[in-house]
Amino acid sequence: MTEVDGDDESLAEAFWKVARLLRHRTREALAPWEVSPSQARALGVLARHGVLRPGALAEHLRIAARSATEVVDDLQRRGLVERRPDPNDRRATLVALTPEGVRASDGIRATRQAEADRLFAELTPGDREELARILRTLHG
Amino acid sequence: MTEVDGDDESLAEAFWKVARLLRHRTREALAPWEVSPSQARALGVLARHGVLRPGALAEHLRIAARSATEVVDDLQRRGLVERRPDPNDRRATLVALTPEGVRASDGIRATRQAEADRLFAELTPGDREELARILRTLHG
DNA sequence: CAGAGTTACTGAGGTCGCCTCATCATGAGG
DNA sequence: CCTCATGATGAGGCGACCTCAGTAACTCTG
Repeated sequence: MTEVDGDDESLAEAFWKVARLLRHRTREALAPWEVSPSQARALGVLARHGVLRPGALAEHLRIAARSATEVVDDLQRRGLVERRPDPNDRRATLVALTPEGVRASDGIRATRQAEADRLFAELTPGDREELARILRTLHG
Repeated sequence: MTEVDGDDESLAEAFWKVARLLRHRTREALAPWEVSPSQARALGVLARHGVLRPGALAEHLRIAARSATEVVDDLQRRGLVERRPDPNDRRATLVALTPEGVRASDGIRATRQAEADRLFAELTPGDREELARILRTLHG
């Protein structure tokens, strides 16, 4: 059953095409901040959850704790994040956004949103509604 | 403590959730073949386009030519691909799927398709229709 | 038909983001 | 106390990608 690719595109193919489109546009729009995707994700987590230990950050990002240390190192070097001792546990460190980190994270979030809006603006309001409903069905 | 990311549900977020779900399921289902994602992509390109030079493979994969050499090395080591001299150009090499490579590539394709079908089977036929139409609109 | 320039692949070596394992300081419980 | 668990991090590794050089072979031009 070697189906020649082309005209009858599967749902999955259509889905991935849109995903790629959105991903690329977003990545381009994020360029001005000069943060890597993984750094951007970390900033997002910190913005949503406030001050965190590296270990907790790692859980949110679903990476190993050791790798979170690295991400924090990078963000700290860029001045977007600061480390401070945990007053309740002297083994631990707390990671917090700096004011500049907050600015970056806000900007990134807004850009990402704008880019998505721009893409989905091609749909009619009704279709957006439909799409949202269907996607919600899919991820329970 | 496991994370409860029940954030506000923009279209983009819902979209990415579904994408992640599908990606993870597919990755798991692909485990039996023990090929990395990049190898799987290369197998797919070779299956679709037949015999290719490393350079052409690189273009399809949108990676540097040098990196295609590496992917081909790996696939060759696993016996999924073979190199043969290009009869028309002695600088060049042709990369072709071995019979086992064809089997792997067919299997991967089928698995991927099945996994997508399984996910989208949660929708009613009408919703699948709608989703397909909307996605097509988006990637024009 | 002899260069000269171009092209195809690949060796060498680098980066990035992630990993595991070992180490060290601290904390908590018997 | 002493032991065990836990938090962060040093050391080192891996995969997938990159660039830069180098070699062989093709092509064009005079």
